[in-house]
Amino acid sequence: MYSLIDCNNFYASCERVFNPSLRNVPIVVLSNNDGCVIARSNEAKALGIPMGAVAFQYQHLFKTHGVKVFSANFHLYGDMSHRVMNILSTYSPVSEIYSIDECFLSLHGMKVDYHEYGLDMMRKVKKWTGIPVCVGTAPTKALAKVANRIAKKFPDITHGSYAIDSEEKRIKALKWLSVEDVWGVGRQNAKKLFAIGAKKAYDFTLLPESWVLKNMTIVGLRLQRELKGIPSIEMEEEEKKQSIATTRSFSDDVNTFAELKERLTAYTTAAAEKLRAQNSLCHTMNLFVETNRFKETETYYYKSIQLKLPFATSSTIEMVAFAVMGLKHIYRPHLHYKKAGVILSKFVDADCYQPSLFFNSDPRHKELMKVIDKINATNHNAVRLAGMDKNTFKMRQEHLSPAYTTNINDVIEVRV
DNA sequence: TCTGGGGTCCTAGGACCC
DNA sequence: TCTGGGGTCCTAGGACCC
Repeated sequence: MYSLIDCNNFYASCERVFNPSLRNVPIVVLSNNDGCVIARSNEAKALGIPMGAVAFQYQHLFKTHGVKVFSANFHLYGDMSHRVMNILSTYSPVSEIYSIDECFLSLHGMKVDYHEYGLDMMRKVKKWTGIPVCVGTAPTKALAKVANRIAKKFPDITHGSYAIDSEEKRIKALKWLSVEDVWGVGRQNAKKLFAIGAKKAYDFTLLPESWVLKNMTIVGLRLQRELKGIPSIEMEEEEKKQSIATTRSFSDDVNTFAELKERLTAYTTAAAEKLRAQNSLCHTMNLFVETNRFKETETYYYKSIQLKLPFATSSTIEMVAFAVMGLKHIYRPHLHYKKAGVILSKFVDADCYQPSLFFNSDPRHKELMKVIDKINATNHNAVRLAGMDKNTFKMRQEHLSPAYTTNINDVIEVRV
């Protein structure tokens, strides 16, 4: 059996933990630059605020209903996530952190009352962190997702923990769940399924495997088997990322090469830090710049470039130099840029890496980066390249809550 | 005035090999 | 007029997730 533990309205709940006056009032959390709604409390959902709502279009509703609005505070959410995951990991030797607010546990070989075990997790997480969670338990990961949804949807009956542990419950659950709400069925697949009359998850499980394979690839077939109760999606253990991205929209348009260069320097710096944190080197960098795709009066421009580096590196100095080279290829003057980003891929382990015969990363940078990371760990961006401003991401954050749990020292200026 | 960010996996088709 | 067969590897783009 597998359990899926999912935090309720996670970002909104994080804000609430440290501010009790927010109990029972509608809360929304906004994306970077305060652009759109990315999390809602139950009260906000009840007001009809949809996921992804464009914030400025809902200002009036926010005001009239006293909705408390927050800028995304990812330091806080990341730290709260750690705390929740640490507690959950004590409930099974095999766990998989699926997202910032979700965790799968394998209960393989454990003789427990599934409903009770879930309730115990809920109580402990709530008591120790303040975050409310729901637990779904079933013979496969996809069915555990379904069970979790039922636990969330019917709190009066399930008390937040539900197990699909019999064939009757499995069929009843799948006859209840709409096919587009199945984990792994997105818009495109839903369209195909509707077209042949499969409306419920149960209908999907009855389709011939040949049809599923042909129309939804092997991914769809695995999913179908999972819903039938045949485990086909394994627990993932790999902790290292295969790609690392730092991309941002600008709060104001960026018009010059110099400004774009500064932004890409900041994003590359941030991405390189993440790369070193998992002890990897990267072989490939992708860059892109983009104008405002919503502005109908101006022509839309998007250009990306892939840089295959002559050697694997995690040196901010080298990577920024490559990024600036790349930018020269994709930059077009006289445009109003709205967004840019850096995506790293093709990683190798920094400790067991075969150097190139001719070209290699400057070996001195390794120690230098180590020292810089150490200083910056407590004094964010205290040491940085001269091409980068102090203010890393320059985002609009008009409703930011305090760093309740991760209060870093103030930035100090260090001359190097 | 204002529209997010960061991931994973799979596949078709091209380039290449003998 | 006629032009094999069987592979591997890589990549861009699509679909999906939260």
